[in-house]
Amino acid sequence: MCGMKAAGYAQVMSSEVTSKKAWEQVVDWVEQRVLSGELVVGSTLPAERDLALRVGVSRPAVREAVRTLQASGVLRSSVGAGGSGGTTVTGVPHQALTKLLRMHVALASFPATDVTQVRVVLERLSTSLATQRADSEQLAGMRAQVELMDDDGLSIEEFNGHDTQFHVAIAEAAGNRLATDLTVAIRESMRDPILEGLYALDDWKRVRGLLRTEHHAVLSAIEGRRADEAADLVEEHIRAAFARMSWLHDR
Amino acid sequence: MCGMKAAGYAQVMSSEVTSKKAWEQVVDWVEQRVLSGELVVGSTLPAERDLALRVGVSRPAVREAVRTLQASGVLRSSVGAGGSGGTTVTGVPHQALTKLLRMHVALASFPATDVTQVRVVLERLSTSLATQRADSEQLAGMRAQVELMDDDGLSIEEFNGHDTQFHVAIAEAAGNRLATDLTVAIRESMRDPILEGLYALDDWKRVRGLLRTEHHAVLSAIEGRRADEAADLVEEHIRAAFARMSWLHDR
DNA sequence: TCACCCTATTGGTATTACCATTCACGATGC
DNA sequence: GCATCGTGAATGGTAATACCAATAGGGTGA
Repeated sequence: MCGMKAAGYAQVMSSEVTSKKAWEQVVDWVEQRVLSGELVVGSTLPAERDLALRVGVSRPAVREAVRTLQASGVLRSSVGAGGSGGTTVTGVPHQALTKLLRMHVALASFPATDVTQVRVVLERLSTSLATQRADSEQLAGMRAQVELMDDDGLSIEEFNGHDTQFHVAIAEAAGNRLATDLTVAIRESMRDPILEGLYALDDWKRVRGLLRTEHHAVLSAIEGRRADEAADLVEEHIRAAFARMSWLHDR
Repeated sequence: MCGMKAAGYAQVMSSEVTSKKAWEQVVDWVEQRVLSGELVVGSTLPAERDLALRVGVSRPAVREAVRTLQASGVLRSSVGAGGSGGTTVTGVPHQALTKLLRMHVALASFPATDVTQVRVVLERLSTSLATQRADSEQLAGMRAQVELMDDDGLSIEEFNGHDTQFHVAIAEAAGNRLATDLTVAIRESMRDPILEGLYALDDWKRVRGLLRTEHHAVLSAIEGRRADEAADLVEEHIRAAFARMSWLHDR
């Protein structure tokens, strides 16, 4: 396709009111086609060299644009010829969301108290939905994590890992993709601060016992299909866990 | 500075187990320093040419990494010498979050029903907090938007714009930065679908009346400092507005 | 017919050379 | 001495080119 040969780029666009940078033009090109439905998940973009010609920019500009959209979980690049290779449209916001939140929690763009507050309402929602929708397999997955946490031989990291997986299992059982991705992202973004907080505790074993009790209580309410109780217990659990790490509050 | 002349990069890292791409190494370099606190909001990164030398990659690789972090709202580039120019660490997730959500709503990575469900719990939180915290100036801002919506001469876009600004004003008065940014992002991500839905209505004037009534009711509850009632009204409002656009449900 | 290689395609990377913008510092004039 | 203006250096923005690496698919030989 395309018999034209493209005479070359216009390096200096004098008197061009288009203050848009070259790579932004490419981002717009893609975004426009995604928003209009012309590009859907699974679509393959033109090769970088072709796209550069079409938009009228250089290949580095195209690549910078691809990075931008890749960082949002919209594109995915892989080398090689044929159907496999090329830059394709994905729809995987999970990773992007997690990285974004983690950085902004570290930069304190999102204070820990604000994040926790949002986490409470999200997990209330997830827990309530999961209580209504979870099938036996999903319930078994939750129970497995809770029971793994009863092992006294676990390190703090391992314990916290199962803790996270329990909450993620609830979110996934809820069947709300945005709530699930946000819950995972928030949890992951707070992982390092939480671990620091746990290590700083002088009575880890007592806290560990409290966490176990709370998790068992939440699980029981879910298994008993008591949605409101489960949501209340989750909220209480999250708030209590946050309160135990007092030094986190002013972050 | 720079007495050295840079002998050149190692273009082929044969037998290098580092499967990481060059630009990813740069992203890691920055992320590591952000997470460790070495880089904070306001910090200036080394110049692209210098950073390329430090990490041992080419300048295009550095630029691709900068785009990645820029897309997450972590970096900001501006040309020029001295203190002004250069690539600096920001902490502005708002834009990034909005763009991410908008794309993934368009790609149906996040179904409209899921997004609406999350929006309900976030705005319940925002409304409750705003009811407790809003000062008179913020209340006046909300009222201004509601009263602007009473003008019969507004186009659908204008009406919807004030609608959005009312909800944003509530979120900002709540004082939770994550909730605010998420609310704005969700609202913006649904803007085009909502407008399409409003245009498709055959009884716009009736719906407009309903929306006005609901907004006034929410505002009254906030001004009266009745937090629970305000939250309930907001939830009812959002659910009703979503239900009115039936064709949106299977998106 | 099947296995193998070879070539075209595609992203990944480096290098070089400019342009455009901005600030800091020094020269210049008062 | 002080203010003003200009110039150069630093920095991101962009293009052009050349090559590497990986992959698929077709062509070729056994």
